[in-house]
Amino acid sequence: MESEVYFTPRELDVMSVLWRTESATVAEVREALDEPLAYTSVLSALQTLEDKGFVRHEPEGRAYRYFPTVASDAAGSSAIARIREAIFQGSATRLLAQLVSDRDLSRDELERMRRLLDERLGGGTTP
Amino acid sequence: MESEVYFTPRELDVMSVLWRTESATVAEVREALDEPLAYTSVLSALQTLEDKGFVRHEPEGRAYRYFPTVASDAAGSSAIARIREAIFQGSATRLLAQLVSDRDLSRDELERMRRLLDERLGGGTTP
DNA sequence: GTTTGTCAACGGGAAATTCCGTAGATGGGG
DNA sequence: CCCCATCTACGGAATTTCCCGTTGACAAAC
Repeated sequence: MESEVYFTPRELDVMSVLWRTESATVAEVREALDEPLAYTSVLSALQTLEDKGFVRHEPEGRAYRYFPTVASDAAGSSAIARIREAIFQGSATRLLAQLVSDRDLSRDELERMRRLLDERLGGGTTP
Repeated sequence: MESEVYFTPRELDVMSVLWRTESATVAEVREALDEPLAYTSVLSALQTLEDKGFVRHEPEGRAYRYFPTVASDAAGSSAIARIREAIFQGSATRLLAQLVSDRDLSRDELERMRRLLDERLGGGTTP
């Protein structure tokens, strides 16, 4: 039922900007990208994304403003499922172990994560 | 200092088989793949992976046996970092929320996950 | 009115990816 | 000995991805 959500590396960079900013013009996306790309390169990426249905645009003055049409959570869900399956052999625990092995996670963040699991375990309806 | 670990979709399929089986011949990889590919297609993928240094091989009878040279955890680490950054704006909690929203997670698995976080919070040395 | 700057559209070239056909080597069965 | 099955090596075609130059439209500045 889930339509596939797959992005090439460059497309993901662009989508990342759109999710962060809610919407952006070509110039704004270009500025936000780490790598310096020509204006037309960014435009091409956006047009490709629009072809694939992941983005739409509205006129704004002389320029176009681009909006994501897929939520980042939908993309995240696909990506996580793929990684869990292909790399961690379906084990969510192994995936979490890797996520949590990051040295830079703050204690606050870790506690938020535990709270999340507590809630999930509390309200769950798994027999 | 982490060397980049990036796989194309097809390459990831092949690596996934190798991680699961520890090692495999071309024919074995081919059998394990979901999609039916020609023998030579699988061979090509393996040779590309070998060029990139993600795989090595040893002769076995008349065939070659292929071994992964990168651990799945290393690939997982790269992939998770990428997703966390690009899709969840760096939030490990948001990533976990998405991971945990999967309906099919058993209570056992969820408890293992919470235990993992407990341990991480217990021994932590984050100021 | 001319110049300047910004924009989308278009097209194309280079590289990567995906897939496979063919060739050549090798070993086993008849 | 000869044929067949299996395997790797090689090369190439088709597609996708990535990047940008060029063009023409348009408006603001001069």
